[in-house]
Amino acid sequence: METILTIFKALSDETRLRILKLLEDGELCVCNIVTALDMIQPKVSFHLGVLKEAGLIKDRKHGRWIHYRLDDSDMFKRSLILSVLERTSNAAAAEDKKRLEMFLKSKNTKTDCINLKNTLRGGND
Amino acid sequence: METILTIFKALSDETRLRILKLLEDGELCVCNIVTALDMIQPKVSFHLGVLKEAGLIKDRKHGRWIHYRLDDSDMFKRSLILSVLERTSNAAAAEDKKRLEMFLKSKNTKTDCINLKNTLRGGND
DNA sequence: CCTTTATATAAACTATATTTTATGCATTAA
DNA sequence: TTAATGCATAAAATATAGTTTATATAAAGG
Repeated sequence: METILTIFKALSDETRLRILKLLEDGELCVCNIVTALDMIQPKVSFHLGVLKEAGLIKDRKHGRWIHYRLDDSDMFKRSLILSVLERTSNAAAAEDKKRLEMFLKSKNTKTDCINLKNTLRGGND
Repeated sequence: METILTIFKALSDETRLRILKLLEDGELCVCNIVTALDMIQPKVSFHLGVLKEAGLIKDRKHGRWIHYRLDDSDMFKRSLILSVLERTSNAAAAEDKKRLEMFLKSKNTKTDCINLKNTLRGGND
């Protein structure tokens, strides 16, 4: 339900703001968001669910992947999302994006979205 | 702290949206807000504290009363508050304002801000 | 002074939200 | 068709937020 309360609730969590910021440059599959945030997958899925329920993101199924992207289909949501992108710490966001890039680079020939996080390092989340 | 997260958290509660809506027409003292919302005073004070902490309202002490009013001193907060006033149910807000008016009318000669709620009716909050 | 009033705040309690762990269901590759 | 991958979701555990009850403080009136 996209009431104003639901929307504000969706925006009142740091992880979810990080996700919105991550999606700034285009859509991402869940496993890439997981890598960027360095969090376990069910946690990320939970937050994606909250954002989707509030109408702030949309998903698109493609093969076994699900890609999420921003949904700023009305003026109110558009301006909220813009505020988030503007007013959110760039330092933290840069780390998320860097982590994702490093990961994408490390995937040599394989195109699968294998999340190496847990084997590469003892993720704290 | 007026981070964007603090602001969204402050906005993600129905009682607090009702308070903002109540303050639409000007400042009110705590006891009047208590009457309008038909809630107990510490509860209202708690929510006023959250809104104040987020920089969405300001207070002004006058005698033994403390008056609260909207604080839309920057563009971001201004547009958020406007959205709340616009997109919030008018029906519920009308009841709050009516309750306050009835109370103000019932105060004949006395100018004190005595909250008769609990003696007049068994408030459910 | 002593009382009453208006408000805040602390402590205990309750409710809601988030996180983790475990599992299930599609989809694709082998 | 079996195994592996990507994701969702349920259940249990934890953390955070909201509510109530009790009390403190400051201001104003007697």
